[in-house]
Amino acid sequence: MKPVSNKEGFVLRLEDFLPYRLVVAASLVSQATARTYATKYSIGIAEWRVIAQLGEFGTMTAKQIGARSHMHKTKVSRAVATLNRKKMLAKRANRDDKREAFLSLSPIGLEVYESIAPAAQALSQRMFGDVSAEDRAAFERVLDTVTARAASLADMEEELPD
Amino acid sequence: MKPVSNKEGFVLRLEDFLPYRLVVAASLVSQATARTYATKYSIGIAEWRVIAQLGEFGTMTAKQIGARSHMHKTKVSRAVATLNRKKMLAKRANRDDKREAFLSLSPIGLEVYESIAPAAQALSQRMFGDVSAEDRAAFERVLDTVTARAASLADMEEELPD
DNA sequence: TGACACTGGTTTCATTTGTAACTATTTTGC
DNA sequence: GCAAAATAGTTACAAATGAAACCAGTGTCA
Repeated sequence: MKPVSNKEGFVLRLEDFLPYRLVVAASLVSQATARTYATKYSIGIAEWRVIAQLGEFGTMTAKQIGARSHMHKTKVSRAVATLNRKKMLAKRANRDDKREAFLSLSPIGLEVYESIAPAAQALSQRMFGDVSAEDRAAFERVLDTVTARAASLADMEEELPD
Repeated sequence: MKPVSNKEGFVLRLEDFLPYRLVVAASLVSQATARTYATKYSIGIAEWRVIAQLGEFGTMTAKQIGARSHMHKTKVSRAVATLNRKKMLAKRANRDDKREAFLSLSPIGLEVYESIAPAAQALSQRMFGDVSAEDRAAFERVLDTVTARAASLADMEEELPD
C-alpha cells in the first residue's frame, strides 16, 4: 500500500515515525512478556514490576518503587495490596515516618521472583538475543536519550500555569 | 542504590533489561505525545492513530487499520465511532462485501490531520532530533527485529491448544 | 505551640480497555 | 444450493486505569 498525498501535501509516514514504532514495539513486547508470567504464575504486569524492583533492591517504599519504575502511585498501591494479599511481600513500618512503609519480598515472593526472573531473561534473550553488540549499544543509547527527553517533557507540562 | 543479591543468587538488573526499558521509554513517549494533541485538539490516542493511518493511506477498512497499527479491533471500532460522531471521517459501504466499509478522512478530518501531523513530527524531532544517523539506523533495525519477534510470539500463544 | 502547607499512601469515581458474546454477511465443503 | 464455518464489525460486561478527593502523619514558620 502506497502513501497517498492529499491536497495539503503533508504526509506523516508512520513506518518512518519513531515514536509510533517505539510504542508499537513496546506494546507487542509487553503483551508477549505479560502472557508469559501472567498465565504461568497468575501475576499481573504491575505486580511483577513491583516484585522485580524488590527482588533487585531488597527493600523500598512504595514511593521509591513508583519513581524507579515510572508507575503511577495508585497502580503501585494496588499492586502492593494484591501482593500483600497473596503473602508475597513483607511490610515493615517506618518508625521515623509513619506515613510510609518499607516493603520487601516475603519468602513466597522471593520464590516467585526466582522463578519468573529467569523466564523473563530467557524471553528477552529470544527477542534481543541475536542483535549485534553495536546495535544493542546504540539501541540503549537512543532509549536513554529518548526516555530522558520524554520524561522531562512530561514533567514540564505537568507544571504549566493554568 | 545498589542491587542486593538474595539467597538464590539470580538477580535481574532492570536497568539492563531491554524489554523493561523499552516499555518504560514507550510509555513516557506515548504520554508526552498524547498530551500534545489530546489537550490541543481534544483527540484521543486511538483516534489520532486512525486519523494518521487514513491520512497516510487515504482509504482503508477498519480491519486494515487495526492490522497496520496493531490496534485491537474494538479499539478501532470505538475510535472510528467517535471520529464519525465528530464528522471527521467518511464511511462508504463496500458493495462487494457488506460487512466492511471503506473509511477515509472527511474535510474536517483532513484538517485535523494536517494540523496534528506537523506537530507530531516536531515532537519527534525534539525527542530523536540529535540522535546520530548511525544510532538511529541501529535503533530502527532493533525495533524491527524485536517487533517481528514479539508479534510472532504473541500470535503463537494465541493459537495454543487449550 | 498551633495553624497551614506538604507528603506517602489509599480510596472513590468516571473512563478506558479487553474478552467474549453477538449480528450480519460471506465463504467453504459437500 | 445449503448447512456449517469463518469474517467484519459492534456491543455488553467486567477488569484495569488515572484524576482527584481523601486520610493520616510530617515539616514549617510565626
